[in-house]
Parts: sequence; structure tokens; C-alpha cells
Amino acid sequence: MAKSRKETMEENRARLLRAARIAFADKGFADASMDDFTAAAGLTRGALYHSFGDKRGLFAAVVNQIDGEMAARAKTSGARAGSGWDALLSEGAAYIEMALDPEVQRIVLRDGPAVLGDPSMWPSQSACLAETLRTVERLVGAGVLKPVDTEAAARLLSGAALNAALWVAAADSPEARLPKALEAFRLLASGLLAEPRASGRG
Amino acid sequence: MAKSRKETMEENRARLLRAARIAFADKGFADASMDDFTAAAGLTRGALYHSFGDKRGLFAAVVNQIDGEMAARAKTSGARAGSGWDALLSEGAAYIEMALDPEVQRIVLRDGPAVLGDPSMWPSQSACLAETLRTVERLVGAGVLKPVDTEAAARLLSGAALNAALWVAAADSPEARLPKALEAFRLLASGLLAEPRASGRG
DNA sequence: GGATTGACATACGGAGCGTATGTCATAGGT
DNA sequence: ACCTATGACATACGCTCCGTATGTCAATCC
Repeated sequence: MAKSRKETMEENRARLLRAARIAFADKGFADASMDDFTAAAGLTRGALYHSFGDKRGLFAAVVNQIDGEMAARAKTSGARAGSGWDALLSEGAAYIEMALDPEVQRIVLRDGPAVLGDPSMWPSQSACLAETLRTVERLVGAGVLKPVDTEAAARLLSGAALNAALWVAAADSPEARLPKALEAFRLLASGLLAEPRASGRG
Repeated sequence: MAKSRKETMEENRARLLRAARIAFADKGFADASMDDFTAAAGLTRGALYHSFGDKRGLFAAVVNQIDGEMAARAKTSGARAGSGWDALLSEGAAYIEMALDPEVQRIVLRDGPAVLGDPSMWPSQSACLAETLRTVERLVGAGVLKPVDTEAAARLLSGAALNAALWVAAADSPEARLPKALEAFRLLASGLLAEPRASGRG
């Protein structure tokens, strides 16, 4: 049977998104060509500009997709670790490990801010950031963390985590740096604890 | 008298650098045109490509210049605050305040990583990062900080500081966010302290 | 003082983005 | 069932801009 108009449209959109995601991750925003996407998706520029407006719009859609996936992973990782201090640590560790993915690095961490501006201003509002913020708010409310400004704390924590990931990924042997980065992150985060337990074992 | 060949060359280089720095800060890397620079400097494409190789080379030179200035400022700010824990805090605060400069934000924080890759891989090796690293090494050696991996700690601290700055700068009223960011940074950093004194007044 | 070097100008090719225009299938009205 | 209209998508074009290849002229060196 013939597919409905809506179906084919969404399918084409998804194909363009997939192709763009691969090309953006592989070549970066600047060096990825619109013609590459369309060729890979078996479509033409018309479809692309019709669905996404321009190159930035397409890129924003890709970023939004990845950001959502990351937030979901962080959330489940945090939830698996409980609901207290360990949840925050686990979320941070999840960010660091996710950011080791070259796709995440290139699209979300490197090109994202340059093309779309500060993550807190993204259309997706950065689901990652929002997730961390919720966790921090919960822990401050429960008295686990000092009464710090929650937005600031969330922002610094995720910033530290993502920078840790970039540092790890830039190494010749990332696996050697990963535990160092995790430990440093744990120490930093422990500065937010209401009652010190940083020297205890994680 | 006629200027020597070397003099005019360095002068032209400096003029191109100035023009590029302004345009990169104003329009960003992608939207700043080589022809704009040369027009502003009263030269042509020939001079530019002869001196800097390509657009990335020119951008790297601008980044290097700003990075050096930032490191110098952080160093003096830290030194003015003593040689211990307060020096580290002061350096961090200096980063945060410097990163409020739109020029720094756009060139160093946003476009820099996208165009040149991870800061630790920059030609300048990121003088900022190196400065923080030295301070952390000193403090770990003196027993002020826990025996953390110095590179990791330096990287996370500067990452947190710079993210704090981006967060502050993205606000409608940055001056309201600045103290919150500084306090959150102080708390995070205090997690590295060998003996807890975070709850004491800064 | 002539040759050579090298800093810089000029002209060109090629790539890529965005838009304007065209086409055709599908959905809806009668 | 046919006709119309909407809109998803294709095609063609212009424009900008980067990088390079070639040319030129002044300064330095022998």
C-alpha cells in the first residue's frame, strides 16, 4: 500500500537526520556539506531546506537528539545508584563516560557551543543540564548538599564533568586517565557536601 | 627614513592580528571574512596568507595572544592573593571574571575549541591551563590539597571556572549571577582541600 | 650596481550555502 | 469521481568566500 504523506515525510526527516548526524560527527559542522547529507539520504537540497530551514536548524535538530539521549542515560545511571549523594556522582560519571564518545565530543561539546551558543540557551534547553539541576535541587532540599545556588552548582558540575571527558579523550591512552578524572570529579563534587565525607571510600 | 623590511613586516602582521581579533570577536570565526581583515588593515589577501598560512593559522595566532594575556592576568591575580589556597581561588575568580569579556567568550571559549580542538592540544598549549596546573602542583606539594592528580584537578578547575563564566555571561543580569558562580566555584574547589575549611568564610 | 630574495598584490578556480522557481502527488471539497 | 489546492520535494542559479597560482617591486647582499 502507498504510505501516507505524513509517514514518508517523517521517514525522510529521520533519514536526513541520521545522515547529518554521521557527517557532523565525522567531519564537523563546517566541513560537512549539505550535499553530502542529501546524497547519503537519497534526497536533494529541497527536502533538507524544507524540513530544517538551514544548516544550523539541521544541526540543532541533531544536537537536540543526542542531548536527549544523553540526559536519558544519565538519569537511568543516577537512578540505579540510588537517590542520594551516589546518584549525583553516578550521573557525573555517566556524563564523563558518554563524553568519551567521539560523536558526543564533536557535535555536543565542540561544535555545539560554537554554532548554537551557550548550552543553556539551546532550543532543547540542554536536557542534560536540566537533569543535573533536578538532582542538585533534590539533594540540596534533602540537606545532603550545602545550600548552594542550584543552577550554579549544576552548571559547574556538568562543566567539570564535560571538561574531564575532553581531557580524558585527548589522551593517548584514555583508559589510563579515566580513573584520575573520575577521582578528581568526586573530590570536587564532595566540596558541595554538607558534612564532609570526601576522604571516605566512594 | 625608510623603515627596515623587518619592521614593516611585523607592523603589518600586528595590524592584521588586531583587525582579525576584532572581527573574530564580533562576528565569530565562520562569519568573519578574510577580506574584512585585509580591508580593515589596509592590506590584501596576499599579506594575510603569506604571514599566517590560512584562516585557521590566523585564528590560532589570535587565540594564542588572548590566551597569553589571560594567563598573565590570572598569574598576577593569584600572586596578589598570596601563595596558598587563596591564590588558587583568586586565579579561579580571575578566570571567571575574564571570561565575562565577550571577546574571550567568543574567541577562546566558543570558537576556539571548535576550530582548534581541545585546548590542551593548542599550539600555545593553553597558557591558562599551564598556569593553573603550576598552582595546583605547588599546593599539592605543600600538602594544602589532597594528593589528587594535578593535571586532572587543573583541568576540572579551569573547566568549572570557564563554564561558570559562560553561565554568568548568558544571564540577563550577569552581575546578579557572578557572586553565585564564585561561591559555587569556591565550594567545588574546597573539595580538594586536605583539611576541610569550606564552611569558613572566604 | 646588478641579481636575488621575499613580502605583498592580483586574478582565478572551486566549493558550498541559501533561494527562487518548477513539478507532481496527495488530500479535501463538491 | 473529478477538480482544485496545498505542500513536500526537485532543480537551477547567484553569491560569497577560501585558498592558490602567478605577477611585481622594493630591500638586501655580494
